[in-house]
Amino acid sequence: MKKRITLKQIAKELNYSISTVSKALKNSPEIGIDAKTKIQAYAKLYNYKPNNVALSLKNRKTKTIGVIIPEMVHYFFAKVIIGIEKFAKKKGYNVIISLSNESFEKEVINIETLVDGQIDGLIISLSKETLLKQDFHHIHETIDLDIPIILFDRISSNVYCDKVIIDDVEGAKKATNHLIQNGRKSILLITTEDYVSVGNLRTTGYIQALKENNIELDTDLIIKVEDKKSTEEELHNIEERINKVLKLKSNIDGIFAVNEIYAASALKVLKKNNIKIPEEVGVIGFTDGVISRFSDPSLTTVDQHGEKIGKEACKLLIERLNNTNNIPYQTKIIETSITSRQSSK
Amino acid sequence: MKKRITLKQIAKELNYSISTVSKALKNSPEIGIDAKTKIQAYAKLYNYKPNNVALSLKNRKTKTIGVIIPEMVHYFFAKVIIGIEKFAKKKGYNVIISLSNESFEKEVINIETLVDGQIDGLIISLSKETLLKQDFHHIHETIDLDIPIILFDRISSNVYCDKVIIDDVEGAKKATNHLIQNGRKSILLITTEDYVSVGNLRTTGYIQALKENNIELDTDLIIKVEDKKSTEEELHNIEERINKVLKLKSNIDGIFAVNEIYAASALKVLKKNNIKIPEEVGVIGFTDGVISRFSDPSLTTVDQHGEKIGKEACKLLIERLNNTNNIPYQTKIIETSITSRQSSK
DNA sequence: TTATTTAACTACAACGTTATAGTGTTAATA
DNA sequence: TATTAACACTATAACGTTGTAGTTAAATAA
Repeated sequence: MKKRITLKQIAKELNYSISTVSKALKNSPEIGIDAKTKIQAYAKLYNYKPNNVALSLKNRKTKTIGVIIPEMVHYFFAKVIIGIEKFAKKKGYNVIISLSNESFEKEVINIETLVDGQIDGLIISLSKETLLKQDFHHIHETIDLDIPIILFDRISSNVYCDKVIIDDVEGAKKATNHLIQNGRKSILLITTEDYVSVGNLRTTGYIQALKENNIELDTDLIIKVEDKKSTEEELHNIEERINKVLKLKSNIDGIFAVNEIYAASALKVLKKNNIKIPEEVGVIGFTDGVISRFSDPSLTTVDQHGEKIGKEACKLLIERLNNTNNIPYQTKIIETSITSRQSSK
Repeated sequence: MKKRITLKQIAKELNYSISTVSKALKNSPEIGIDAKTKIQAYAKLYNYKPNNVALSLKNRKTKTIGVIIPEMVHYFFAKVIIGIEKFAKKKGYNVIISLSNESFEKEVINIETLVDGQIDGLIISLSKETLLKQDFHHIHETIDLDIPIILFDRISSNVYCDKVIIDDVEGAKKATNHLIQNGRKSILLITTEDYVSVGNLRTTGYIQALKENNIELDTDLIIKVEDKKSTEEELHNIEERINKVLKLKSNIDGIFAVNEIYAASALKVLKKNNIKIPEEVGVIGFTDGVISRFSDPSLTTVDQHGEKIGKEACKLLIERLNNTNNIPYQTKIIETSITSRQSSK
């Protein structure tokens, strides 16, 4: 109905020039007190708000941050977004979210669309496909266009930019140590294939923890899952594999899973086999999410502090946006912590 | 490094006017074949892309849709966003997401920021606080500004706009009937206080189903939870209340919970009391989420088809944006369906 | 040959801002 | 009294587009 009022309209109505109106509203000392009060009152009355698109064009910045994540239904990513959103709002930025859906192609398209004049900078967690392909031209091209990118969680050492990660090796070590300190010695690891960087690193942490505790590594105790979409079928597959190893190695007394889903699957299999948790087998997962909280027994997890990650990523980005002179790239490492629940005593 | 090239630069470089370049790139018949090929080649070489901010200013539309949801870590909202995002992308729209965090004030601020020239239309699920206050001035003001709003899930009949909802009464009826058809007669309802519209409607559905099946309503079998943040403490509280009723009414053979969390709590209490699920008590939840899928036993749920809701909301919005003449407001009702899992046989 | 059409361009305004430079008028200074 | 400074404003350009209305020069028609 009533479209938003512009400087032009105010100017015309009050018989001032557009410049005067603009300056009056900015409380410029150039403008007389009469004009100021009159203009400000009128603007308030008609609820004048500057048009941000015009401002974006003028200032060549949109005050908008783009975020591209592989998936939405992950508690972790949701948490990260909360962190980003909160910090961005506080700093006067808006957040545009895109989903790559784990596809390289969608990631490329999303970046292109966002970069087309809509955003000042990007925060991205790379898709699995991108990681697999090791093709980062779209990232580099964007950075070349002077649009800063912050990578988080799913990163690559082949990309030069700011990054926010957790110390996956350390986190996995903490998790494994947690089990070892409970007296477990035969710990099953459920992880992903090595091309998924986080899976890989967590495997490393597991191995290191064993070594530091003088426990011999038994490769039969490592299940590497092809990290596809978690369809019912896939889940069933994983459970089958866990079941097999459990039958084969009856002395297993601990399970460390590199994500919630694998941990939940482990719980299921254990219960089906009437193995008491945590008395007979202690279980710990990575990622603190809803599943962990509501599973039965509830899951001890390595908390990644997603909100903190989001906040730090956003902070790095905004710092870079405000700094015209090139500061060197940073990699922030967010500490993990163990959230102890029923599945480990 | 190399900022994006503009029409102006191309014009200068090739010694044409800006208009000629613009038209050449639009393949206008006004421009000669020589100029066209030269300009187009040059544009391609330097990867010319029109500046969307300039276009937004010119066309007075941003091709961006704003979405405001109360929370991010809800599987349902995540699903809705996926639906919105998919459809929006297909139609050339971008999506900006804001979180109200269930706060009226944040909702108001979010709308204001988004409306300040960034978006063409809004898709909103109202915050609990807004519903409680019944204050919708911010919604109405936005609509008055000619910025269409689509409400979904958390709506109010006091707002006149397009809406997308599920039939909560019908869904709750389906759920209750599902239990009744399994031979259950004494069904515990775990719902919210009445001011939460969906809780209220689902309660109604429960009552209707009982009536239609000639089962007498026992108000002792209805637990109404104050719907606050689900802190560990709150959860414990809910479990306590369920436990009490369970002890009081030993003949309970079914439980219908109006959301996943309540359903998960119910499972926990049942298991603690060594009550067999689904043999002794069948359980069904509302909202198909991760918890339901990974709980033990997995939960039968009423699926709200969040993605569909998102898609329909987005569709309604884009239709309205493309239709200058005022079409009457619609309310789309998305069918629910029961996803049968282990918790009910 | 002169008038008219056509082709192939260019100029300009506008979208809504803001910063810089410019213009009068009045008051203060030399 | 002439010069300058202070005040209170206005004009203009620019951000990057696009559509409309010119403007040339050559080609065609009368």
